[in-house]
Amino acid sequence: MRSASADPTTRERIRDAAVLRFARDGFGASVRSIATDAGVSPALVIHHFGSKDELHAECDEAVLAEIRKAKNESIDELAAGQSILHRFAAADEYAPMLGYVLRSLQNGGPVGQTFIEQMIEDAVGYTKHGVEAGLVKPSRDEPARARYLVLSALGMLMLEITLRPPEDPADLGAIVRDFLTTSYFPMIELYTQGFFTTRRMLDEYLLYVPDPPQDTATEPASD
Amino acid sequence: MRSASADPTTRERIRDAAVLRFARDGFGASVRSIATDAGVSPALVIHHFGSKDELHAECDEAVLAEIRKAKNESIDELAAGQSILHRFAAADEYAPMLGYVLRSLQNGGPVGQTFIEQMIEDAVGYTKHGVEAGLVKPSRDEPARARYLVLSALGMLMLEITLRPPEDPADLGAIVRDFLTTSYFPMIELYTQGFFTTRRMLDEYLLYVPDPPQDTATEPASD
DNA sequence: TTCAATGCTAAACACGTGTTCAGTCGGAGT
DNA sequence: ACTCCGACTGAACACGTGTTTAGCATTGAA
Repeated sequence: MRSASADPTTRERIRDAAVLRFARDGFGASVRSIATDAGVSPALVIHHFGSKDELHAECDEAVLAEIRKAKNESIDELAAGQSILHRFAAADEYAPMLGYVLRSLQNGGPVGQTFIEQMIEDAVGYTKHGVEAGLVKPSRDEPARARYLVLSALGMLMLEITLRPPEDPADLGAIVRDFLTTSYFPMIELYTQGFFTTRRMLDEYLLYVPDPPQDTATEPASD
Repeated sequence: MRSASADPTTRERIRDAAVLRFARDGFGASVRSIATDAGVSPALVIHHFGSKDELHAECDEAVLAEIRKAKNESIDELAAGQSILHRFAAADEYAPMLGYVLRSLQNGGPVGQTFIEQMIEDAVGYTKHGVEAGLVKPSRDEPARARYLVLSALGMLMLEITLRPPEDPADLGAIVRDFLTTSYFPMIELYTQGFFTTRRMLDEYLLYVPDPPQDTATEPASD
């Protein structure tokens, strides 16, 4: 996306315009609208990228590269347990990328896939740290828990944005920040005190299904 | 949808075909494909419904009506704390409806909206019962919790299905059942034992934000 | 029998889409 | 000066879309 140089290639300008339009309008956005945004003829878009699908693919790559870069640039914060989502929501410059990722999540595209996989991977690391530091309770199935936490958070965000889409997509950062703050309390409460008063449900499940997949199932003492 | 009579009107046949196609292919499904499914000419679809948008609207109504019916028919089970989701996943006959709802969730349509609102409303009732029965811990903000639980569960399901769409949409029931069972363990574990070992995060939040919106904030004794 | 209405269709229309084609412009290389 | 080549465009093409139109049957009423 926005390349470092102040005078980007026409090709880059087209790609950036495409990322933005895809983020705003979804991947159904027309080549013509992208061309107009880039101040260029539709034919030139095809001339440079061959087809709309290839343009889409290059946008995917560009966004993934940008994500990698953003993660590397903020390793410190991320190590502190903040998810990449907070990082993206923090600065409005990430709004297009964030929108693009959410669209890709919504359409089952590869960007969404790998984004989720990465977040799950990260979450496994965070919880591991948390457990070792004694801040987080161990789980009988850490990967399953990490997956559950990521999918529920991301899915919830997606739902929220789909149901109440931002009028101006530039506000996406603000909306995500809003989401993070309003969902923060019920989440923290649930994470802290749980939901049930009894262990009945869990015990019944453990009785019924002897043990979840033996991944990291080191059978931790039940607190 | 599948009307009670064994010999449905052509109009109903078209509507049912539309619900199915919309569920399978999303609301971008062409009038022609729907017409073919119903064994009818595209012109007849317009003749009966006026336009594709009106057809869409009538499908929405039909699905919402079906949902209401299904809920009324299974009040007993629902009172037991099972969500409507379990009910729909239980019988494959609900697969089209389920698919339609998920599509509507994905596209921010009115069906998705009201479906979610209803589920939240129900969840408030369930948790209230649970709290009174001593099975569920009270929350400082019950509506926020109910909303959180519903949105996270539904969003997660949506993500899952979007990322790994069923080959044969008729299997949707099976897939949802699968989802419910695999996500059951981490959910129950989280709900039972929580996530954090300390109350620090929650206490810090409560210190920072004196009190969440005074809805049902009856300031329950912190267990 | 005649008339009107209804269910229905084949064909076309208007439009938006991705893409192609022929050709113009401008600058670098020889 | 000449050529070549890439960036770039306007116009068109092929196609898929929702919708319209004209007309065909069939049915029930007058």
